[in-house]
Amino acid sequence: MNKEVRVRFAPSPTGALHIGGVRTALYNYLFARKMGGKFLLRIEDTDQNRFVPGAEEYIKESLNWLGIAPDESPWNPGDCGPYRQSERKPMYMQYAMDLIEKGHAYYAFDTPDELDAMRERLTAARVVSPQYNSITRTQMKNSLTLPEDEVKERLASGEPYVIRVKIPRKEEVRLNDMIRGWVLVHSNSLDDKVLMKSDGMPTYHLANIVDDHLMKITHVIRGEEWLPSAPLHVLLYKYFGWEDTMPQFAHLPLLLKPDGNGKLSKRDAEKHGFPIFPLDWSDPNTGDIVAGFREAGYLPDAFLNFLSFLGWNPGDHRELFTLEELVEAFSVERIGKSGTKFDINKAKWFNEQYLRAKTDEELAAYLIADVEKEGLTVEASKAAQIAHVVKERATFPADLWKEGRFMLIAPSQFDQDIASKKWNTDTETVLGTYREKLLQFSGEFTPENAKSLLEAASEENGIKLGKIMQAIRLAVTGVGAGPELMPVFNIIGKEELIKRISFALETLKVNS
RNA sequence: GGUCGAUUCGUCUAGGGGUUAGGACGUAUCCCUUUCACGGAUAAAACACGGGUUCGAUUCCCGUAUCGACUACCA
Repeated sequence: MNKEVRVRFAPSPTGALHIGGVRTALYNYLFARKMGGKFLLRIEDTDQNRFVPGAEEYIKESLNWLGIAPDESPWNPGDCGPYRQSERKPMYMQYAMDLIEKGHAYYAFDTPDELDAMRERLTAARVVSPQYNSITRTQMKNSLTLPEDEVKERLASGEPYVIRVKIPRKEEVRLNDMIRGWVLVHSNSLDDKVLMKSDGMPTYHLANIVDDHLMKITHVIRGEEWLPSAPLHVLLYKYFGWEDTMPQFAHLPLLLKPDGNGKLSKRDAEKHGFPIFPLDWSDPNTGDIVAGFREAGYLPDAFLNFLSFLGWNPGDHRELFTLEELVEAFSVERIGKSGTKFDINKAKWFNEQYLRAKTDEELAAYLIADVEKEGLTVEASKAAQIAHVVKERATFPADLWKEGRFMLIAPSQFDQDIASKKWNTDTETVLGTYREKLLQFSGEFTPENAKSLLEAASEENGIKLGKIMQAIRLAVTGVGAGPELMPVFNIIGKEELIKRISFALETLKVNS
């Protein structure tokens, strides 16, 4: 039995794709690639009320950004289309009817009010979990309790109805989860879930079984929130007679809040000031705006690497993986069982690693873009030099310009704190001499030359360079800390250096 | 409440009947550096609790606690 592995990611287009969803997609992708199989995307849009325009595109763009685009999807369909459940609508009813004919499902005519009343009644009677099940259905309006003629009449008259699965009263349902092992559930804790809604759409439960079967899905890798309904799904496979091809299940641990309890949510992003969505997203219905990792400056490879380690590890001490290496190293056996708290520091660390691995030229491209956004220009070779000098201090591409802007823009003011502590007559003297030497210097202005001239200037005045170094930095850059100074002098050039020294000498006054 | 699941440093985790319980992020200290950062080194830091089983349990079993998911004509 070496069937081709086929897995699917099945989000519903109800808003921005949550980072947990992205991880689910990633694990599906990794598994598919590892097994030489296919990764499909199916849009689960059976709830028309929750449809959000743009959400599908958001999903597509997110996966593209990360380089984990599906092999089959609404945009590049394979043989199992359509890939949107709304477009598969005509397919589902026959399967629901099949279940009715086999006695595993039935029509129900209860109105929402009647369902509420039932729940209230049960709650009042102190029934622990009020549900539509093998006991309560005997008191409701459905094809199990109503005379056959009346059922036909109601159906014929166009009265709204749903189709519910008929869960047996006593049956042990077992499923072998790839991550959790055997999970046993008794059917008496399950309820008669709606399979077909009154609007003619299937619910998730029906649609996902039918579609997974029709799309020849071999492994269902999804979030742990689905674990409680997995037994129902197993039952449905059995009722359809599809047990032989039932996919294997793997329920992924949840992504948790950084500070303790609960599932990671949009609120956490706001509270802690970091993104939990892949891309920026502005909800057309609510006007909510959420920040994305992409726009925050996370590199796709770094983000992917970070994400892959949220609940999985390769079993050795390696941490940096390309997508290809992740595919090679991945296995569901090494996915953990327990929920994972989200630590943005780790994400930043990954980003730094990937940023530093880039060449100066690659980094220069980011820098140039940011420079031009401010209406300035910089030649490529200089941008590369700047990038080289600041790359070690950057977490995000935007930091390159933040850390390096002083090299293109001369300081107009100086850090007062440093000035009052470090600026003194010794500095003024040495800087004066240094300026003279620079003026007279006609060779190639290298970092080495910049340094030897400065050393000569301090020696001539009998002043220790070390004591005034920070003041010199202040004079040229405006601040007290930054990258190594001599390469900076070299980058800004001799003329600019002289100008800056002059300006500092005029502006900064010795504190008396 | 019920069902199901989970529980190793602050966080992500390795490990597994006998270990100095390993690594990474973060934190602290030192070194490097004429600053900051990077880098290097070092340190503090964990098996939720209680019973079994066993010569021996963090590891296996059972409870308890805690946390979480689910409990819709949402997915």
